[in-house]
Amino acid sequence: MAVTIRDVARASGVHISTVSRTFSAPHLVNPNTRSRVLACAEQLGYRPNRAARALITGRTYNIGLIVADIANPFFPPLIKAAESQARKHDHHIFVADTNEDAAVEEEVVRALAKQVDGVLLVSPRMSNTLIEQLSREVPLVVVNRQIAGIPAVVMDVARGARIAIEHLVALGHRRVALLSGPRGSWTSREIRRSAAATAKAGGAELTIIGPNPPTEVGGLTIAEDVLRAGATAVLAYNDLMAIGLIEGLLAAGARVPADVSVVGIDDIMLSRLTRPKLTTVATPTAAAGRAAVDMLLAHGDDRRTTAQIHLQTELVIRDSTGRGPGPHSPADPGDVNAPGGVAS
Amino acid sequence: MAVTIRDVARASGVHISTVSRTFSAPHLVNPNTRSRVLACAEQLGYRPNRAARALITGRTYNIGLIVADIANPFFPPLIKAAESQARKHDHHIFVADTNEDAAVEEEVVRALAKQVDGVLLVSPRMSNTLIEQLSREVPLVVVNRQIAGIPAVVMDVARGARIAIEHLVALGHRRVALLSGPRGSWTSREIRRSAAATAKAGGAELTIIGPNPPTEVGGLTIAEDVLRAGATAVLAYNDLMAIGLIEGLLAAGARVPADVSVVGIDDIMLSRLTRPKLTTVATPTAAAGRAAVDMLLAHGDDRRTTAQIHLQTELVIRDSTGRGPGPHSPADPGDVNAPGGVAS
DNA sequence: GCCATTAATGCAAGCGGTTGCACGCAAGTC
DNA sequence: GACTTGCGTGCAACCGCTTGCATTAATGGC
Repeated sequence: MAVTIRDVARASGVHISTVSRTFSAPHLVNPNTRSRVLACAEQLGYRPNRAARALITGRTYNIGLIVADIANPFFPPLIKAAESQARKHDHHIFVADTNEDAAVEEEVVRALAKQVDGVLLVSPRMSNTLIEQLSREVPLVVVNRQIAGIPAVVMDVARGARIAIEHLVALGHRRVALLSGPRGSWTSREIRRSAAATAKAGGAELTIIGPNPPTEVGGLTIAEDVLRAGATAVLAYNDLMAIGLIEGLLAAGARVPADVSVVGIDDIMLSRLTRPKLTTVATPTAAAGRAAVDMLLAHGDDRRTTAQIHLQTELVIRDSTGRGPGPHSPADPGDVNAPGGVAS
Repeated sequence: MAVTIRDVARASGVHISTVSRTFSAPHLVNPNTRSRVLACAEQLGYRPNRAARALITGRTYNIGLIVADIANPFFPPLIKAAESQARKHDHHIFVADTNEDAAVEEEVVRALAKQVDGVLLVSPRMSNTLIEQLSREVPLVVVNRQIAGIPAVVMDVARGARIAIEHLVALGHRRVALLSGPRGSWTSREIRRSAAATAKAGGAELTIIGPNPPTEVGGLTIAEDVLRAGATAVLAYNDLMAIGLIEGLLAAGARVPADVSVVGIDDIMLSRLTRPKLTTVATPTAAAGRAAVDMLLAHGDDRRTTAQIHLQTELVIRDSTGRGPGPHSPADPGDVNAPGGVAS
C-alpha cells in the first residue's frame, strides 16, 4: 500500500536511516546520495508519515483550534488566518466547535492534547482555573482572555467599549443599555466593566441586560426589554446580537437610529451589509489568529513564554447611531449619519 | 512526561497487551481485570496515543475537510455539522482553506493524506481527473461535484436554478443575467446549464456574465455590466455575490426589485438580514456536512462505495424579486413582494 | 608513514501502541 | 483420570520513523 521509508531506501540502495536524514537533517548526508534519495522519493511519491515521526520526536506539527461556534461570523476570519499562518510553518489545524459549552471545551482540549503541539483557545467559556490546569497538560494560547502565566492574545475590547460609550454619550444619549454576552466570556466581563465606568464618568445611566446567547436570535428576542428599559442607545456584546436587536427594534416599530442607536462589536463583514449599516467596534481577528499561531510555535523554543499580545480596536461609525435626546458634545462631528464614517 | 500504556500496566500488575485490550477489545479481558485496569488508567489520567495506534491499525480517526474559503458564510454551517457528526464517531476534523486555488487544494490533500482516514472535498476547484487520481491515494468524498466512481454528496442546484429562473420568468422577466461563479466550480456549470435550458424553454434571453470571484466584491463590481446588459433580473452563483450585486445596483441608482430582481443561491444567514431580504435557493449545507462524514466513515467498511447522495434545494422567496416588464404567468401568486414568502 | 580527525553511512533500540500465537488452567465430556 | 475446550493472559514482532553510537574510509598534520 503506502510507500514507506524502506521502499525509498531499497530503491536508492542506502539504509533507511540515510533516507530519514535526507529529510530531517540534510546536511548530514552527502550531496550525491541526497539527490539520489530525493529523486527516488519523488519518483515513488514518498511522503514521510507524520504520525510515526511524532511518536519519536514528540512534535506532531498539528495545532488544535477551539472556538465556541464556527457559524458565528466572528470566527471564520480568525480561523482562516490561523490556518494560513500555520500552513506557512508546515502545521495543520484541527478545528473544533464547542457549541458555547464549557464542558465540551474541556473534553475537546483533552481529546486533542496528545495529537497536537498546542491548542489555541479562542474566546473560551471555561473557568480560569480549568484553563490553568489544562495548560499543564498541553501548551495553550488563549485568545480573548487574560490569565496570569498563560500566553495570550487579547483584543482591547475595554478600550473599544469605552470609545463606543463615549461616542453614544457625545451624541447625547443618557440612558444606555448593554447587551451582555454569554456566561463565562471574559470579553463580556471586560466590556461590562469598561462600559459601566465610562457611562458613569459621562453621566449616563447604564442598564445591563443579559447574559444572552451571542447570536442574532439573542439580540432579536431582547428588543422588547430594551424598549421597556427606555434606553435610547445600546451597546451589544457582538455584531450578531446588534443586528438581531435592530431587526427586533424595527419589528417593534422603533426606528434605528432615530429612536434607538445601536453599536456592535467585532465588525464582521455582515455589519457593512445590513441596513442601517452597523456602527461597531472593529476587532483585528485575522491578526489575532496569526499572532496566536506565532506565539504557540515560538512557545516551543523557549518554554514557558507567558507573553501577552494586545491588539488594538477601533470604532467604525456607520449608520446605526445618531443623536440622542440629551445635549450632545460640542466636540462631536456634525452629522454622524452621513454615509461614510471612519471606514464604512 | 505523558502517561503511557506501560505505566498503566505496571500500576495494575498486568501486561501491556492486557491494558491495550481493555481499551480496544474489552470483551477479551476478564471483567475484574478490566475494571482494575480502567481504575488505574483513570487515576493516572491515561489517554491512548492515537498516533501510535494509527501506526498499527492504519486508522487515524481524523478526517480532512477542505474548503475554498472558510470566510465564505456558505461553508461554516457545513463545517460545523461535519465536525459535530465526526465527533459523534470519535473523529477529529482537520480544516484547510485553499483560497479558491486548485493548486493549493491538491497540495493540501496530499499533505493530509497520510494522517487522515479520508478527505472531504467541499466544492472543489480541481479537475475531475486530478480528483480521480487523488482518490486512489486517499479515500475521498466530494461535496458539490459529480464524478463517476467517486462517492459524493451533491445538492441539486440544477433544480434550484430551474425554479429560480421559472420564478423570474413567471414574474414577467424576459432578459435575465446569470452571474457565474469561479472557474473550476462544478456547481457553477450545473447552474449555467440548467438556467440556460430553463430560460430557453420559458422564452427568456439569458446573458452569462463571468466567471467571477464568488464574493460580495465579485457581485459589487459587476453591477454596471448587469445594467448595461439591460437585464431586469439576475440569478447569481451565490448569495454573497447577489448581495454585493444589490449593493452595486443601489449605488448605481437602480431599485431592487422595482428595476432589477435578484436571486441568490445558498440561503446563507446573511440573506435574511440584508435589505431587501434576498430571494434565494436554499441549499442544505448542514445536511451535506453530516452526510459527507457518514459516507466517509461508512466507506471504510465496504470498500469502494461509490454511492452519491442527492440533497434537495428549495426556492425561498423574499423581497429581492418582483414583477418584470413582460406578461407574468397567470399561475403566479398575487403579490410576491409581500413580506414572508416560502420561509422568510 | 602513522595517528588523529572528520565526514558519511550503517546498526539497532526504541516511540506507544496492536495483534497473532502460545501457554496455563479450570471446567466439561466420556 | 485422560482429553478436549475455551477463556484470560503473556510474549514478541511490528507499524514507520528518528537518533545515539559504531564503523568505515578519506583527509590532514607532523
